[in-house]
Amino acid sequence: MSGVVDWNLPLLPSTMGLQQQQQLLQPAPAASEDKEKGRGAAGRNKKVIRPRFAFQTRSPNDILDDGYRWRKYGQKAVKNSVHPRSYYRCTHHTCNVKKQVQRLSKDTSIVVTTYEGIHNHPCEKLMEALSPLLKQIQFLTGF
DNA sequence: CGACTTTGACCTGCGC
DNA sequence: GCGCAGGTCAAAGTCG
Repeated sequence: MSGVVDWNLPLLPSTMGLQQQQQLLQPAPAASEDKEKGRGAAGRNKKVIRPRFAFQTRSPNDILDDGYRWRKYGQKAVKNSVHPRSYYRCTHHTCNVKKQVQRLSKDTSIVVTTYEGIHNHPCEKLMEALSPLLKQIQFLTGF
């Protein structure tokens, strides 16, 4: 693998510079019913309304490093696609954001990333990148 | 040693 | 009521 990421890393999903290669989708009709499938229906029958938004990203690698840390918790082969779908979860304890990554069967260079939920914590990488700047700003403004 | 990935099993919802 | 498809969990293994 040539580890060349051909997309200029947008650090935040909300601030993602959606270029021509990326399209914002709305697969779910934003209805109130958020079906907690799997064991969720048995154990946590909470109707948590989570906003969902999907990105279509053209990238050679499945894992999109959006600045957050994701932990893979499952992978399943779906019927519509010959490629398996991967399930990720935010590693933050207080953040139960999920995302699923699936590669299009038509264009294997297109990766559909579906986010579910909103991060309630700052992005680690972003903070890491901004900390020197913040220090500088504090120094300047503290004058 | 800790964090993460992998993989199979298990559970639920839905259609027939 | 049964079977299929999708989603999640948990143990084991791997890597830094």
